[in-house]
Amino acid sequence: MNPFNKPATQGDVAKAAGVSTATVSRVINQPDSVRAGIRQRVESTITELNYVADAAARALASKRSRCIGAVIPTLANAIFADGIEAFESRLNHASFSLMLTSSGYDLQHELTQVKTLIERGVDAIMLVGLNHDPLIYTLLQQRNIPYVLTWAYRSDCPHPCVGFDNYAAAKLIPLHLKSLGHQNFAIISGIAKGNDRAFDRLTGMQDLLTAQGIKLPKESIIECNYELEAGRAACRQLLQLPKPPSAILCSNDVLAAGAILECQASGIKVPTEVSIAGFDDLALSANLTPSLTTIHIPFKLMGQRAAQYLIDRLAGLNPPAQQQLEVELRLRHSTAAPT
Amino acid sequence: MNPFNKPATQGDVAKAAGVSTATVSRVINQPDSVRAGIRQRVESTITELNYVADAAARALASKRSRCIGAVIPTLANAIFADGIEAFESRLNHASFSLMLTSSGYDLQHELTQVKTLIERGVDAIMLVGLNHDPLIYTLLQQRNIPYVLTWAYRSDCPHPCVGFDNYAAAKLIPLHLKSLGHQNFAIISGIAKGNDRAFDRLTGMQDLLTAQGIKLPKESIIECNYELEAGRAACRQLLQLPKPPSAILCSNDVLAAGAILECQASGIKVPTEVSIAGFDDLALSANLTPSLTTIHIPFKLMGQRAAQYLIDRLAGLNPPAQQQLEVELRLRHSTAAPT
DNA sequence: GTGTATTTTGTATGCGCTTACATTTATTAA
DNA sequence: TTAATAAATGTAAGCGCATACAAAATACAC
Repeated sequence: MNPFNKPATQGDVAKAAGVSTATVSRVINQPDSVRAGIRQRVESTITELNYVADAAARALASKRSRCIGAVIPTLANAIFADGIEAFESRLNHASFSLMLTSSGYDLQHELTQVKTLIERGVDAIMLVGLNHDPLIYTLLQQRNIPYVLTWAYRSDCPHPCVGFDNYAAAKLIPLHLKSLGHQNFAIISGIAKGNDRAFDRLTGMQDLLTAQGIKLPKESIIECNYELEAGRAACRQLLQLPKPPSAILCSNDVLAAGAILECQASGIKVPTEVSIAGFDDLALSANLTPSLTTIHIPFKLMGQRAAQYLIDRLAGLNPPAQQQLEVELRLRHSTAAPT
Repeated sequence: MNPFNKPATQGDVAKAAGVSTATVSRVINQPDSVRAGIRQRVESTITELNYVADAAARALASKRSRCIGAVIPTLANAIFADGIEAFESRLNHASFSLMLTSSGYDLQHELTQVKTLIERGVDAIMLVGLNHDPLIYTLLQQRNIPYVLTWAYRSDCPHPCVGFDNYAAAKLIPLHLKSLGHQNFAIISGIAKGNDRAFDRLTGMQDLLTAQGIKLPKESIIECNYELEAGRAACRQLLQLPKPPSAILCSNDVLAAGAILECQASGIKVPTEVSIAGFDDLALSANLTPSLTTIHIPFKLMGQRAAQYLIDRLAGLNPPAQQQLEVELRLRHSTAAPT
C-alpha cells in the first residue's frame, strides 16, 4: 500500500471486486448471506487492498460503536487490576474495545466520567459498586444503554450487578476470630462515605460483633485510604490504645498488609500478640510473613461474568441481572487464638 | 427529556435556536467565531434540549475520534498502574479518552491489539518499551498516526519515546553493592526475550559486573515472570547454590519483594546474610522489613509526559521526540556490606 | 451616505458505512 | 417446461456532523 494513498474504502473494494458496497458490507457483517464464490472474491480483494472498515462510519450507520466503557475508582491499586484485566480480555474476544476511566473514589467525578463515556457513544457501561449518583441511571436508561455494577452484590439490588455480598463476607472474619476466643477487636476500614463496598464491609464486621455482644468504641475503628502507609499508621495508632486490640480486622488486604508490615517493623509478633486479617486476597497476602488470613474473591471470574453480561445484553439476550459470586475465608497464619 | 424521544441532534438545536446547523457546530467547536448573542442563545438551547454531539458522526466528519489507544503488557501488575493512571488523567483533561488493551508481554498479540486500535480509529497510540514488531511502525506511519514509546529511553531510539534508560539505571545497583564490598552476585531477572526493559536491565547489571571483573555463572541468573511467587522461588534456588550469593540483584521490585519475603519466611537475615535490591520503587517496597533498596522511577511524570507528547502532536506542535527521565537510587535497608 | 473590507451566518456537500427495499438470480414443485 | 418461491445482490437513502464556499451583515474609511 502506498503511504500517500488514502486508505481504501468499501467503495474501492466493491469496484475492484465488481460488486456493490452492500455486498462488501455483508461479507464483513453477515458472511453467510453471500454466496461462497463472491464472498471469497471480496475477501481476497479486501486483503489485497488492505481494506479496514472505518469505525466511525460504521458506528454512525449502525448505531453501535462496539466500545464498552468502564469507570473504576482507581487504576493505581492492585484491587481492581485482575478484575479489569479479565473484563477487558473477555470484551476483546467478543470484538469489543474497552474505554477505561477512573473516578478517584469521587461519585461526582464518576458522573462526569459516565457522561463522557456516553458522549463517546459506548454501547454499554461497567461501574464499580452499588452506590452511584442517581442521575447516572437516568442517563443510562434514557439512552437505553446496558450497564452492570460490579465488586458488589445485594439480593435487593434494583440494578444489574455481578459481584459478592460485601456485608455478608465481612462477617466471616470477626466470626472466626470470635470463635478463636478474641474479645478485643479493632477495625481498619476504607473510607466508607461514598464507597458502598467499604461501608458494607465495615457494618458487616460491626453488626457481627454487636450480635456477639461486642460494641466497639469509636477509637477502635479507623477509616483511611486503601494505602499501605495508611494501614501502617492506623495499626500503630491502634496498638498504642490504652487497651490495645488482640485482633485487628482490616477491610482490605492493602491495609492488612500495612498492619502486618508495621508490626514487623516494630517487633510486634503476629499472631502471637495480635491477630490481623484482611479482605480481597491479593497476590501479596499469601506471601507475607505471617501469611494473611483473608477473604478470597474470584476477581477474574467477576470480570469475565460482568463482561459476558454486557455482551449478552447487547446481543439481545436476557442474562440473569443479579449474579452473586461465592467468596471464601482463607485461613492462614496471621490469626490465632489470643494468648 | 422524554425517555422515548430520540436524543436531540444538531439539527434540532439549530431549529429551536433559529440558526443553521453550521452555527451550532461553530458554537461547539469554535465559539469565538460566533457573535455573543447568538452563541448564548444556542448554548442555552443546547442545555434545554440536553443535546450531546454524536461522537461517531463527529469522528466521521472531522476525521478525529479524540480517542487515544494504549497497549500495556499487563494490567494485573502494579508496575504499570501509576503511569497509566497519570496518562489517562492527562488525556482526560485534554478531552481525550483512553482505549486500553493489554498484550500479555506477547509482541505478536501486541501487533494484533495495535491493529484493533487502528481500526477503532484512535488518533494516537502509546506503547510500552522499545521493542515491537516492525509492522507496527509501518502501519502507524502509513496512516500518519502519532505514537510514543514509554517505560524506556535510548538516545539512539529512532522513535518518539518518553522514559528512562533501563540499561544505565540497572548499573546503579551492582555498582553500589560492589562498592560495599560484595563479590558474590546473583540476578533475578524478568524474562528478557521480547522484553527490552527486562533485557536492558539484565545486560546493564551484567555489563557493570563484567567491567568490575565479575563474571556470573549461568546458574546465578534466573529469569522468571514478574510475580511474587516467582521471585520467592528464584531466591530459594539461589540460596541453595553451592556458593550462595551475598547480593541478589532483582530487575523488578515485585521479584525483590518476593525474595525478601522468602528470606523472611525461611529465617534468612537481610541484609546481614544477603543483600537484596530491586528496581521500580513500588509503594510496597519502602514498607517491607527491611525496606528495599531500589531504583525510583517517576512513573506519574512519565505518564503525563507521554500523554502530553501525543496531545501536542495532535495539536500540530512539535514536542521533543525523545524525553529522558531521571531515575534515582533509593538506598534503604535491604542492602549492606557483606559480613 | 457610499463603497469596500471584514466578520458573521447559511447552504449544501460528503465523510464511509449499514440497511430497507427493489431487483435479479437460483431453487423447487408441479 | 413453467410458475411460484426463496435466496442473493444491487440501489439508494440516510446516519449526524464538519466545513468549503456563498451570501449576508456589520464595520470602517472616506
